[in-house]
Amino acid sequence: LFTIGEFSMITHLSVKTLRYYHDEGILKPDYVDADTGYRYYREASVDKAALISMLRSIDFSINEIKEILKSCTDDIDITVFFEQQQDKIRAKIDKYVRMESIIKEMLKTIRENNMKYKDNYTVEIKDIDDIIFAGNRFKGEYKNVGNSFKLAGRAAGRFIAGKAMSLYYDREYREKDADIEAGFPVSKTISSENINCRVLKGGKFVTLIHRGPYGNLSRSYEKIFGFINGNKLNAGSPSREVYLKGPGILFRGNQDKYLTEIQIPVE
Amino acid sequence: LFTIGEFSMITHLSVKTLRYYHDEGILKPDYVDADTGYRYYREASVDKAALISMLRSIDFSINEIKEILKSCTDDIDITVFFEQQQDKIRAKIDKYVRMESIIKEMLKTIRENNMKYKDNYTVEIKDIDDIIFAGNRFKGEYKNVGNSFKLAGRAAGRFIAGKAMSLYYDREYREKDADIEAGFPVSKTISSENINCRVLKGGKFVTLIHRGPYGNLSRSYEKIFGFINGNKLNAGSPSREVYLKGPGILFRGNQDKYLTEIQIPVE
DNA sequence: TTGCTCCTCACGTCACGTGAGGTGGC
DNA sequence: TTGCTCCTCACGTCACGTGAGGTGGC
Repeated sequence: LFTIGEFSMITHLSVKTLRYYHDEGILKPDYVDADTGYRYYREASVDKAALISMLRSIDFSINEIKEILKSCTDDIDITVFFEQQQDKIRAKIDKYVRMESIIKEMLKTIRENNMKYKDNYTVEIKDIDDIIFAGNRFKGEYKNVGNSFKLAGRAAGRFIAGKAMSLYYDREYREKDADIEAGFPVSKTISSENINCRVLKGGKFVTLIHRGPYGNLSRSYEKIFGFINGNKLNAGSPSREVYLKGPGILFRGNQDKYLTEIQIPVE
Repeated sequence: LFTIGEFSMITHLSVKTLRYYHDEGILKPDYVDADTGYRYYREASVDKAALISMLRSIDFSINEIKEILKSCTDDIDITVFFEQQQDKIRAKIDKYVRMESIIKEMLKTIRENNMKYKDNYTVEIKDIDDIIFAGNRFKGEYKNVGNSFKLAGRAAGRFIAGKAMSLYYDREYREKDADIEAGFPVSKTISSENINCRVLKGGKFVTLIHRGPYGNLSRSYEKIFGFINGNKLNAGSPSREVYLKGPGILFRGNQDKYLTEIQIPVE
């Protein structure tokens, strides 16, 4: 006969676990001293302990093990339990595989949205290519731009091929009744109600990356128009704002880190 | 403002869950009526609820979510948490994949060990092929055969290519000092201490499948020797017992279902 | 006598679900 | 008045692990 400590060493089951299995009735000691309450186990019980360990290792619950011990006398009896368990485990694998791919996708989009712009944020003259653009145009206050992005985003869906941007058709700043179009570059022409999708002509633009909250954009506009006037260029229309980095998909983020590229067409 | 019931509908989180998230401090209502204790939520909280749901769906604990909400302000901040979570989830996938293959292996061996013998268990004359056999030979009582099987099994390992069997070199039944060899057919010749591995010649055998406990084998021996004598055949040596189905790898099984094939060589 | 092993409670875990018992507004 | 929603406890879950406090044999 082995004491519980010895039996624990042999079976690699903790003493606590053995006592628990006793309470649950799935692995009773072969003898219990009436005076001291000490538990003693026979060598023959090692096999049963190994069986229980094995069943636990393939995720059977204690109650399931009770059932198995009650209803199985022959190896072949357990196959039906094994098959059910196999289904459960496959379901878990599927579940975790799906989680993994969700995380992977999220990491990918977050990283794509956070490509670093290490420039020094100075005024530049750039040649910008033609792009296909799907936008929703409205007249109103700038703060209502959110709805237009929502409409355009829903229409463009998986064809979105670049950062959100908006076009400003007014040549001057307007608090109300501003003429704004908000949308996304897309990989192919789409057609949808309220959405105007067409090629936006590229060409020569004066650009500046603005860092910080949108409320401070006017300072960057001052700077860029100062450059245009200083260099005797003619500003065209519409001007663009490309939201290189704004609020994230999970967190609003720090507004001081927002990056917005202002693009003003010139001849 | 939404009541908890309305907010529950919108967010697909149960009322109980919302109360729990309030207790845990990860999603506080935007207003709590001091008199009634009623919770009210603003629409802006829907996003936060969605974020929490998403994090729960990829198996973050409430405490981890607390940490994330505390330390993340920008999407990029969460990537380190996601990477850690990815590792954990991959570990779980590995774990369950391993479980699945254990179950699969067990099912396979159990099924192989339980191939049905639907014969009527009558005496037959068979031609048996040559096999490679690895056995441990000893003199003693039959009940000590277990140790020989253990030695042979350990030596043969993954080369075991058939059911356990034993050879009886005595031409008569002996209680003590019986000359027995116990072992396994193997797929290639192996060499190991105490193990004799060689080709066992096949040929013509009189066979009978015995059903039931080993203690009743003598009845089947009577029957098979009756046949041999009745047909004026000459019994050779050694005779064989093939343990088609004995105790299982998990359960001892019902002895009444044990199947043992007796094979006696004849000219 | 000191350690070691053994014993029996009792409590904690994790993210809620399930009642029980009660209240206030429509 | 009746339903419905809302509230706050309190308890259960699952397989043990972690003490606390105590005993008997070497």
